[in-house]
Amino acid sequence: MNYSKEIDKKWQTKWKEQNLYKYDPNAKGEKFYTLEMFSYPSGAKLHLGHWFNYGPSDSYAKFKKMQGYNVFHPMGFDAFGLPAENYAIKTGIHPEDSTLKNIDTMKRQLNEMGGSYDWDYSVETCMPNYYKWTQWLFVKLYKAGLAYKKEAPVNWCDSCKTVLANEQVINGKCERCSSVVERKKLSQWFFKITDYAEELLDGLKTLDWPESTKKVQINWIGKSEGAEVTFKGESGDFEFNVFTTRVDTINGVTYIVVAPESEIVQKITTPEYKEGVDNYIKETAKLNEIDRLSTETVKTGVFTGAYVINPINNDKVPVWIADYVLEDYGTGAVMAVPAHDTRDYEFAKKYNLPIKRVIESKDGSDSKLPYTEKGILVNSGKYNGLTSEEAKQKIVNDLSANNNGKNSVNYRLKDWLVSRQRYWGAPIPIIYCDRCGEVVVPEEDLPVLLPYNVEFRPDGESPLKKSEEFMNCTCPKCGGKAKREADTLDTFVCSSWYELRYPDAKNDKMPFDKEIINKMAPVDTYIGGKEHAAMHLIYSRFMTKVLRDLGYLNFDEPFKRLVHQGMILGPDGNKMSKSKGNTVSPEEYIEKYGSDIFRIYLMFGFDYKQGGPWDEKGIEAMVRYFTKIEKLVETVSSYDKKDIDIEVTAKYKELLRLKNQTIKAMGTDIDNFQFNTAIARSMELLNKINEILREDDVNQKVIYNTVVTFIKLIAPLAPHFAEEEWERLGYTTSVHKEAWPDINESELNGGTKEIPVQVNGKLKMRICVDAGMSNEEILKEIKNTKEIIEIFDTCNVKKEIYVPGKIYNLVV
RNA sequence: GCGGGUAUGGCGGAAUUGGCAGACGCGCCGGACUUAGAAUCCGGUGUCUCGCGACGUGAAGGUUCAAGUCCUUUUACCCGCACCA
Repeated sequence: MNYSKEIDKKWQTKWKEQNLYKYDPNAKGEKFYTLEMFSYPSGAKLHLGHWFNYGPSDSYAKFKKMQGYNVFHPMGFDAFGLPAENYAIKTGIHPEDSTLKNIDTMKRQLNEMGGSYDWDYSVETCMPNYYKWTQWLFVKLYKAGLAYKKEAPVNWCDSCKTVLANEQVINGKCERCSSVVERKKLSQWFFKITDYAEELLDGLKTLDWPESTKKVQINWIGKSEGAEVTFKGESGDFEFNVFTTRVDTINGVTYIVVAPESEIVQKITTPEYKEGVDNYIKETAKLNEIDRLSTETVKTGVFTGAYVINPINNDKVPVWIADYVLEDYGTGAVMAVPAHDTRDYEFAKKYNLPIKRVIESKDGSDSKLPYTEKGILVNSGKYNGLTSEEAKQKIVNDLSANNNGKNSVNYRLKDWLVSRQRYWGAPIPIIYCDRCGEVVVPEEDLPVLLPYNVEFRPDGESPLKKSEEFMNCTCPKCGGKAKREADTLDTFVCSSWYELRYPDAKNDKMPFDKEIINKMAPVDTYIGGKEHAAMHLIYSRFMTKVLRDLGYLNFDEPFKRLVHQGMILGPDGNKMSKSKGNTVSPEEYIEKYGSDIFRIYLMFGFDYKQGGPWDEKGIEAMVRYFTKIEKLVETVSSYDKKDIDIEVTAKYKELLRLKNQTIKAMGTDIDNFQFNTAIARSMELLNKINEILREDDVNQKVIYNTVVTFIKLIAPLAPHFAEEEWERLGYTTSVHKEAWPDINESELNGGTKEIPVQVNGKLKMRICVDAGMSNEEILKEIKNTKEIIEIFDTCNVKKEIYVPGKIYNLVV
């Protein structure tokens, strides 16, 4: 193999000189915005995961360009965040210094990969020219009433000294350091994503996304339709609502449960039960997430002393508090129907509360309690005999007639907590003035700069609080002394709009020009890991919808099509990690083989959407593949291309047919991110060419042209290598400016094809027919075959099946 | 518990709407070249069988002329959510 990393360098230099990857918004061709999730510049170098994400995606972008699109394929860095800060705490190196250095290295390596990025359209979220607009976004949300502050129990990681989003808590533990997460009350900023719950759910229908990812989002949003029912205190001195999806079971309510944290509790608890209730509240507050999990099956609770009246049957039922009811879902209170709910059943058994059956199965069989299916109502007065569905409707009607209830929808989705008690993030643009209170920073004063010299070692306080220079400011309203908000924004805020910044990345007057973004967006193909299914991908959708409603965008969804790449595991089949010692570094391979060998092996050796354990054995196969191509180019470069009118024999018709099939199939394969099969097909074509070359009557013109096409086909997959071979074929312009080869229909239909013939569903023979023949002609040809006539003569043919152009089957 | 995914040779993996199972590659076996090896090239390679042929896509059943693909039941592993009323 001649190809090596030196060839990579040669072309990288030339491409740079030629400005090959300069993006021109006015170039011809339909716009095509293809984007990979930008990366976090944590380590100093690109790891295998980066390569697997970005290499094939870049090939895809190059392919789309060959197809004639004006491809926009930017790259940037999600540069704020915990790891840089943790690294700084450990080493003393300032996050800004390490991050900027990492970005430089990664940019260089992405260029060395042969990536088609125009760095003039790039974002680095930690730079003031970017986070100014992240803050602007906050201001806009604030003014629209979509950002608010609230005291809330949050997930606190005592090791990282920070609040975690629900999504960052894995099984009650911190996603980064795995220490146990505690509950703590802090005043926090929230974005009102719940306002968009219904639209976020609805919009999924329009998206070309993997179904599994849509399901994750549907689950995350967690829409649940039911009813709200009002229960009044027995003496009418208080009332509260419960949410239920099974209002048909309301006659089976034997008690009510309220979340311990709920405000209602204080109002309703009777003096004699106060002590027990207070103790219980204190106990549960102490429980952290882990304890709550471990007590999963053991439910606890106490009686409040209060009774309420069931609005449907006037039963008097006790009110309990128990920690299996969550404060922040529904109304924080539930009607307990132990006969028809597993949790209520367990609880009732434990505390000897009555169990009243009100639903029977439809087939009347003697079903066991708790019976959680729908069925026929019993013990329910006038509702007896109705089905669950009928009863639901009737009961809600009756309730609402008396103002005691109504249909209601609940979502599991919670508002997005965006405050972080951390240094390395965008400061929240809020000022607290003694006189004016909470004041949002005026847009013209943005950005609120993140100071460089700050003590960011964690002690439970926000690091910015310790910077006088940062904290002290004047109130924009009254000019008096004021303090800044010391918290920074969740980095998911930074990444919730970056795709909108790329097309107009240098605009210093606004986050993006409306006209430019509306032309360029949405992203046509978005590529990234499925670990972002719930967070990033929901936040971005939310932000797009908010900006649309504020009049900045005229589209509803940021990412039209979504593709998830798989993950390359360590050779042992486990996730790569330094602690397991199973990491694989791309560098040694690139050093040894060159970047195209590595890139194409990643594409050929793994299913892009699936990934798999790393195995380097196949890499040598790629060397063989390249060597064969080099030899072939060597052979044909001496050919007489002017050699015009040679008869194209059957063998060559076959070759031309295969060539066109390959063009077609590789196109659809690359479009579907099936690089492995695309490359396999190119190998088939290569093998066919070589097979013909072994014989002696070479049609130089046909072979030469086929090789030219072949190099074009592999150009997006092996950019440096193809460029080199293209030059060796005598071309002086870049192969990356070539168009994807057209399909020649007559060549595609030339040559012959085989029709399988089955008897009783078993393959018996294949009949060779002219590929250009009509389906009827083929059938005629088949029936004229000696063997088929023989079968008809000797056997009793019961049935004859002919799938036009595909298969012929006889049942005898 | 709920939701989703995966299962095909010794291995990685292919198989439009049901239509030739195992493409392509690795590995292995044989041959050529070589003093020898490496490299390269050629041929073979699902299982059983000398062969004819039979069997074969996690397991069991079903639909069909025809099933890796559709239906029912089931097993193993992986991922997401998880007291959501």
